[in-house]
Amino acid sequence: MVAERSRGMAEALEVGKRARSATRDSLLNAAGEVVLRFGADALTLDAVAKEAGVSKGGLLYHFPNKEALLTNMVANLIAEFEQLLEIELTREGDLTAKGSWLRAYIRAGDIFDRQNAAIQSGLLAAVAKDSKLLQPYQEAATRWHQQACNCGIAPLKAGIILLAADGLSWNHLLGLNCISDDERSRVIAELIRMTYSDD
Amino acid sequence: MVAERSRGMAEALEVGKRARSATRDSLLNAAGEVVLRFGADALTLDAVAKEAGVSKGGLLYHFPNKEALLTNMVANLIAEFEQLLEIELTREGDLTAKGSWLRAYIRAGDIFDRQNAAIQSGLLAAVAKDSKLLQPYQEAATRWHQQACNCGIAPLKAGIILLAADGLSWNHLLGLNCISDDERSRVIAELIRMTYSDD
DNA sequence: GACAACAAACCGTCTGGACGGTATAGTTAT
DNA sequence: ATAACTATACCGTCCAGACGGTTTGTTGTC
Repeated sequence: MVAERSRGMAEALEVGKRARSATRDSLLNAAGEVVLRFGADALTLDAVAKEAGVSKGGLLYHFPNKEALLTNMVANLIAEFEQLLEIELTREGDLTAKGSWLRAYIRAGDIFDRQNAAIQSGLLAAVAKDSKLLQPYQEAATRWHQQACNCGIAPLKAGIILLAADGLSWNHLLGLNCISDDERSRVIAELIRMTYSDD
Repeated sequence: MVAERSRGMAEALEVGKRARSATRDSLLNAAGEVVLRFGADALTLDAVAKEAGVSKGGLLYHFPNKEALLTNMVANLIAEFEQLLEIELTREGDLTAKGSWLRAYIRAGDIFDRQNAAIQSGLLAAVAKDSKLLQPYQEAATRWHQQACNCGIAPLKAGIILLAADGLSWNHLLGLNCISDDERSRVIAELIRMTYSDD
């Protein structure tokens, strides 16, 4: 049956369960790179294929349509950030210590901003195309918010620290560079300090 | 002088200085509404014209091309916010009082979030199309940042309060509703409180 | 105050191009 | 033999922008 041939594809459509592949990763990265350099509007299938050095057919082999590409950009973004977060959490050591989760989040966000701009810009692409594509990110953000409120700091204060950290990221992502690198470092240091203080 | 007659036109052509017109305003509003309801990707000239109940030709009479429409959406957004800011500043009364500018900014942002979603979504449209369109907003944001740092509060602290307030707005604009209305109110109250405290 | 001349404020249609997606035939590596 | 592609051609749709009207004031002139 012809239908049987597409079966593998159907399973592969489940977000986040895709088989890892170097080409696949490079396509996701290329898509982010296109958005970063030329704007979300320039994210066409042709542009992504060209940027990745792959034919359009090759791109469509991995992502059957544009929506699948965007969905996976967002999923990839969340996965990459949570991986960074995981690293910073282990670096914290004692996760029961007051504010340790928030400190890890702040540092992970900082690193993410500086090193994964292309991946991050998947958010821009998703917002531009259809806000429904943001849903997985909304859910992730809600999880993070709950974690922040449950890490030993007064929830209200934790919420504000989280908002400020996110504000930094949005500032960076949107290129609203009204904050210098220098000030950025000081803000991050201060946010971390706030996770320790008691007021 | 003939030069004097064309002077008015030259000034009117400057962005944000356009002659007010009911149709023109309704077009800007319709554009924001389209973005808000159907996403930035759905912002086509046809869609805006239809939403505003005007023909495409009529739309193009006021905005000669799509870029002009987007540019003016951003300019309008900044103007509307600064008007709100102005109101809140007069409400503060003593502008030399420590933190008064920031308090006005926080309140203006809150009102803007709740009442001008369509106007605000011009930012989304601009980001989606071409980040260069954000430049006027970047400049405005830089001005606001400087103002925040010069309102009597320690600059670092002021920066963080500003970031948190902006974080709230982005959260709202992107529909990352991980913060309830209730918590939102409490966050704003706390941010305002922070503009008074001394630590 | 009548009338021509003109400009502002639109309307409706058309076209050229871009884009998403499909199709097909061939290639390489395992 | 199959998965993982390349290369190319093609189709239907959508959209920005151009263009040529049309209507409604406004202005100067006799």
